[in-house]
Amino acid sequence: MGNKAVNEPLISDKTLRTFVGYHLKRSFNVIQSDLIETLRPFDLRMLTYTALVLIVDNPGLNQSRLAQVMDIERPNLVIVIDELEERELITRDRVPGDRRSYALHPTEAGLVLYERTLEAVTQHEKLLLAHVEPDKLKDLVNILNLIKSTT
Amino acid sequence: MGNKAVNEPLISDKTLRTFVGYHLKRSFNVIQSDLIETLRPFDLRMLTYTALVLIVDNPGLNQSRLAQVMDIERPNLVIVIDELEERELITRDRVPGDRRSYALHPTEAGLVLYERTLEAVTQHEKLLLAHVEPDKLKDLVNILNLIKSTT
DNA sequence: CAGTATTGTTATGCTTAATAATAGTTATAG
DNA sequence: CTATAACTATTATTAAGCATAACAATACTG
Repeated sequence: MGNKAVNEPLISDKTLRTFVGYHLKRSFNVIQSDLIETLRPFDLRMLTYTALVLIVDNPGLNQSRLAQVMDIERPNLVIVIDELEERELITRDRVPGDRRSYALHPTEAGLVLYERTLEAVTQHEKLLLAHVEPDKLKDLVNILNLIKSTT
Repeated sequence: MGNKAVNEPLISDKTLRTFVGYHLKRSFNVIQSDLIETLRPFDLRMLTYTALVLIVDNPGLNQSRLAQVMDIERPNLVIVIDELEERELITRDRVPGDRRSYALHPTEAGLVLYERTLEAVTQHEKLLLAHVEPDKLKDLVNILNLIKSTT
């Protein structure tokens, strides 16, 4: 419990701090770590959780579309969907009109897990950001949305 | 160039949008993609670039300390330092007082590359964020720093 | 019908990141 | 002083996340 830092020279990140991306990454890491821990008891990773949420919110969508929304390549989504299907949280249903694609639907178990995790994740993020005024978080999201729309 | 979206159902991410972390990740992805492309001509990855910058800004620091600042595990830093050393951008110098650790210093070539990439990275981020008012970027950084200091 | 596009998939590689184990060195407690 | 603990750098291994190429089955289009 000794103060280890006394004889350790302070390291300066002054150059990196001039980059918005640096601050963005550092802050995201904080939230990501918390999220990973929050999802662990449910045996979900960020990707599988994101996929589950999007399938519950958009039942019947196919893998190409989902990959597009999640901003990942189709091949990478396959294993995510495989995992959700094996755990019987979603189903791959053949669609009558097009025999190439699958319509993704949550199962009852998937819906239940969705509700439980949503509760947990919401609660954890709220707690993690409790020390930041709600107005500032709104501002934050607005500015982040500006950055996203990089036109 | 046709409007592909006309017959594609819109996907809703309304649940995910309730999470600050979601917005954070999406925005960071935009900046990260740009950064990766910016660093490509210099044959640098984000990690090697970050390490180079910190070594230039803090000449003589050792690997343990650097890993600590970069928030990565010591073993993972080794290959980064290996690469920088092989490319003769930095040197691992034995320190008289402690034969266990190396003092990391940039070479002349390392300093030159540092200057060039700093110019490029700064320019690219400025361009990428040109459509966001500087005051908003300041606000953004301030709020991000609040999140980081999660006490 | 012929050629092209789309969907899902397999295989593969790269980057980031974590853990366990080890050798060499330094610090400390008895 | 010596045994033990701690620290530095390293090797090996593993896994997540993400990208590309290639392919089979199916659908679309001229």
